Amino acid sequence: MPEEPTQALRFGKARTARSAALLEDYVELIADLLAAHGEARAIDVAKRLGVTHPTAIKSIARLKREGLATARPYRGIFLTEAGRKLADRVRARHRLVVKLLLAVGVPAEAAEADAEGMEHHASEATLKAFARFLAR
Amino acid sequence: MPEEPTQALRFGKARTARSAALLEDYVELIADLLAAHGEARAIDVAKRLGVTHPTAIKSIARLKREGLATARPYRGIFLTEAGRKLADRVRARHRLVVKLLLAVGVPAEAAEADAEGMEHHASEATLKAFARFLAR
DNA sequence: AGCGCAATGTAGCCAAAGCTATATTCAAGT
DNA sequence: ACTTGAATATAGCTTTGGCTACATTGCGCT
Repeated sequence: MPEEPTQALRFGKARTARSAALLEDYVELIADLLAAHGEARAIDVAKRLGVTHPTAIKSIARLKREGLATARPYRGIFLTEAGRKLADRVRARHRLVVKLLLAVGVPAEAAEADAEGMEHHASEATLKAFARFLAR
Repeated sequence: MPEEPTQALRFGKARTARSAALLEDYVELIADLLAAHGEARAIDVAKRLGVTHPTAIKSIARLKREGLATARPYRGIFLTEAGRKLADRVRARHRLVVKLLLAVGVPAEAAEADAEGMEHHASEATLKAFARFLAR
């Protein structure tokens, strides 16, 4: 069992990652919708995430507050420069995690599903290791 | 981009896992403390998790509500049978995830830290694949 | 042009998980 | 036996992320 401060730090990191996860999911999804349909509407975001639209709207309000997105009433949702950068990083990370899971023999369905949760906890060091492993 | 209902299911699963993660962390930690010191006190749990003690007490109340732990005022915290079972599963899963990360070349520190978050999202299928990969 | 329905937005509720501040209880040491 | 400091518990506030129910807007069709 690790000593106490180290362990507390780890749990703290995991908590931070969990709270960032939601924003990351939204930003990634909005980027996908923008790429695929040229627009991202709140209701589509809600459907994709499996939540009701008021929930989605509230989370999108948080994105706006944090400078990741912009939206005007009855217009779609757009990403700021920061939002786009985040979306790119998140997408790359997602793909890498899925590939790693597949490479160690996880079935495709499980890999996709589990990556959705795991990706938010993969640190830089871990991602680098994944890339090295895959290149091997 | 996957079609909408599948994706919603995945996100739903990730959400469920996130909310279960906290309980799992508490139960695992309480089991560790019981094993190491013969008792688990709220303040130690709080210290290990890096939260204040009222926060820990509230979460422990949730454990009690869900039938995973018991505690009487000014006595320590104990796990129910269900709590012990959960702790065992969680611990086994944690070790497996760490081992897998190490096996693909993740540095020890990062492996421990990232596993803390990732483990909660590893499905049965994924864990089986990890075990197979390690046995190879 | 206007009507009606779908899309969008708002209000207000709940539970969870964090915090600080305050009260209570226990136990150790004189 | 008392006192006092550390554990423990409680109160009450905040934010987040869900929800349902309701109001508004705008667009497609007749």
